[in-house]
Amino acid sequence: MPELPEVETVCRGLEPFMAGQCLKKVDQRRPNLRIPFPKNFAARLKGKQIEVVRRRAKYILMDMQGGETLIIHLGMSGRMTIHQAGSFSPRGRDRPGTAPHDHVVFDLESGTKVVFTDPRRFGLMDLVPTDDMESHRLFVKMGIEPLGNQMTPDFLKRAFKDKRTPIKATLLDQRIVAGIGNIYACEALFGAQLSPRRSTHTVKGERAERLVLAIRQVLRAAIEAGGSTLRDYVQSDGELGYFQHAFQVYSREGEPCVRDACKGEIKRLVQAGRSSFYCPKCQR
DNA sequence: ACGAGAACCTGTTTGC
DNA sequence: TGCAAACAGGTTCTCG
Repeated sequence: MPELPEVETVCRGLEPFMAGQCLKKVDQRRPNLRIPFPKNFAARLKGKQIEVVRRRAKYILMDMQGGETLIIHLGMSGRMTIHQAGSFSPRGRDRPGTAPHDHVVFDLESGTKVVFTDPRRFGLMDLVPTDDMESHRLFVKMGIEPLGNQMTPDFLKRAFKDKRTPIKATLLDQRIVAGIGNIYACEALFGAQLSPRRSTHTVKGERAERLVLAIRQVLRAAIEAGGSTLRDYVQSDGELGYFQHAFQVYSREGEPCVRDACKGEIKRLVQAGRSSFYCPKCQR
């Protein structure tokens, strides 16, 4: 279930445990996730120091000593868990990383283990030269960071100009703005008071301004919620990046609109195969 | 060239 | 209670 805010909080949770650490051992427990692991994946990581933990869109990136970057995507159901030496961990307590769907175990010099778990296996890992990152097929067509400087009403106006598809589908198009998923697309459109059905090219001027503000606000609030709900971004069971966040429309079909003056009822519709939740009364 | 829909996979929730 | 269908926060491919 990770979108940009969840991936960001996973990165922030991983950073203190992993940055600066050497990988004593990497245990790759199956040949593939959504795609095959790269050749000699575990061997190429073994003994290397993790220099930087960072994020691009919904990808976790770890720059390794020696000039390679580890790319991790969590897909729909991917999770990372921290298992500190000697502390109780509910999942696979005898041997962390042996529970069902634990696919990769990163064994750190400190004795801490970081486990990647992904039942649906829509996640992926790859290892590429850091210098070639931007030309990697995963990143070459990727859009801008929604929390970055390029995210402006003018950028959206240009990107949206000839698009006749619903704005909801456009927000999910990672080639324009990268990192927004189904939940935060719904939430941002609610914040901007725009209908998910609105034709993309009509989002300009004041509407584009509202959308930029709403996207930034919604993502920032979610990241902050992760930081404040979780101590150091880590739950007591070692799980990273997941926190219950109060959504305004997502998953609230049939409930009243949270805007005091509105009194509308939240509806659900399916667009491009995904559920959209919105208030038909105040989102136009 | 573009967009809708299916496909990838497993687990959980919903509805009869 | 039981079982099947629907659904899940992502990405990518195919087809029209």
